[in-house]
Amino acid sequence: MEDLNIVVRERLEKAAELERQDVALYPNGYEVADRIKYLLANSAAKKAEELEADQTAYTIAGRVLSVRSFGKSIFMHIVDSDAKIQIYVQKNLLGEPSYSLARRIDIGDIIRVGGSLFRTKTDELTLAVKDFVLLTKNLRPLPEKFHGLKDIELRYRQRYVDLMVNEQVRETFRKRARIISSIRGFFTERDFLEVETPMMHAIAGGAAAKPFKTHHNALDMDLYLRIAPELYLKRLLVGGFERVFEVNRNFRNEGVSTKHNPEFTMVEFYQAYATYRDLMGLTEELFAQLCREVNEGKTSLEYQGDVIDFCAPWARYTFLEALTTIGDVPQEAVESLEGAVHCARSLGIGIERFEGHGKLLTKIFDLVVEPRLVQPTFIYQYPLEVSPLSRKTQGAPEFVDRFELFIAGREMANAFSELNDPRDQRERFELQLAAFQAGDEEAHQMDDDYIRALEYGMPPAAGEGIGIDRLVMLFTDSPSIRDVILFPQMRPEKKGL
RNA sequence: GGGCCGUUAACUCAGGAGGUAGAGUAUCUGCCUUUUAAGCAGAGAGUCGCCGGUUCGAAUCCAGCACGGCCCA
Repeated sequence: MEDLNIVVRERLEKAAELERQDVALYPNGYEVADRIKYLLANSAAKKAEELEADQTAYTIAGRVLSVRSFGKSIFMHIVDSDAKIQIYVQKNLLGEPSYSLARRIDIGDIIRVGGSLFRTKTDELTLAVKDFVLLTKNLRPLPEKFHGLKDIELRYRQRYVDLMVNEQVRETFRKRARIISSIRGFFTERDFLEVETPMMHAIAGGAAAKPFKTHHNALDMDLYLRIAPELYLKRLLVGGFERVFEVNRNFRNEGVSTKHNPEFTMVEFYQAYATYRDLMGLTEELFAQLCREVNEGKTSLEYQGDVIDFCAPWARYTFLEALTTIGDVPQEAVESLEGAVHCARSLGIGIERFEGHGKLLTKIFDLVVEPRLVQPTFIYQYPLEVSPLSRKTQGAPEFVDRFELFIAGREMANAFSELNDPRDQRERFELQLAAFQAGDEEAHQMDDDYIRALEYGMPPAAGEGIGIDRLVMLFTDSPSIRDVILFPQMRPEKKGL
């Protein structure tokens, strides 16, 4: 206790003093009938005289954000989940001992107040308090009222404080909730079934990434946190659910950056009897709906200074076209492995022994094309080598029917026509196994049960995954993925609290 | 993994030619019944991230470490 700062010590003393006067510091059971946003909405248009004649009693609760105290009256602003309002506590109106309690209230306390609305001299809608209850005592000072909480480390570590004092942070997470809700609605309306598949996998499949490893004691087996739900969702296509989707977390044991958090949220969906081309159209429709529902109907938005226009149809390039026309990659690089090696070297890209032509081209793509794809752009027909679960392109067996969507220089979605030939799938897994043995740690593992499922027959289908965090970044103009994840991953604090 | 930057009061930040620290907010006391970054008067509050080194003396200079940020791989 001795290392607590003076403000906390004083609050503890004040709390003890209030308890000696029989004031409960953490009572419950006090009903709160009204919410500030509805008070504001219902009375926004009412003039001072109308309010005076009205005198309807309201009861609201919230956290005290500011206090302006006079001898026999006090102004406070309190905030609840959605909005804030000014309250006016007058000694004559409230009476003792409540007024004495109100005088002792600290910024950060949670209170319940009852009273009627009026307008101040400056025309601000204000609640005249006739009933005042302390609901929760605050023992730690809130950040400075004008600058708020700016320290990025503190904002992430103590998100609860960040949310308390930074309204735009609350708005970002409200928007995130609306986006996810809108996505669910979009798929449900189109007859997709929302499902939950395992988060713990015996084989971490469905993507190229390093997994987190854990151990189940009772079963005495190692398990991996999933890197993608793909193989389970496709087992459901085998089972007869023709349209499924899942909104959930994936875990990848890789670097942390402004675009990567070790756990991130994806919506992944599969539609039988569709192709990747159908999903391009569906993706455009999804964004159109998101614009209507969370972007106030506007079909463009500003992201970090770039104006992004979602009007369909979006630009489409094949992977190779994009390399040569957008990335200015020389023709010989797309034509031969030697050319690609030369090109990669000239760009300073490190080359691993197990990497073939297709893999090298994707690394070149990431460097010279991806950052230039600011407007929504579909890139399709990817190299087979980097797509072990996608259907081969008819007439071009080195390529697959797959696209990725790029917006603001970032990969936003990945989709393909699903490979449903179990013989081809087994060969692909064997190729991956060879890559793994050659040193590619991210190569896909053999999944015999998945092959068995395909042998029962999976209908021709297409599937897609969309990164929700990056989507939210876009719609909230957030520069870092940590701004759209409530509790981003951090190293533990060493200092005592 | 590499480079650059940051870490000073609860918060936002100054200071930094080496001589043990400042402001505003917040807090405490007093005055104040329409304020809103309320006001006025006064007060308290910091092992300057940690650990070493140089020095008579380090928040300041140097090395290492921790945490964080940005960029690169």
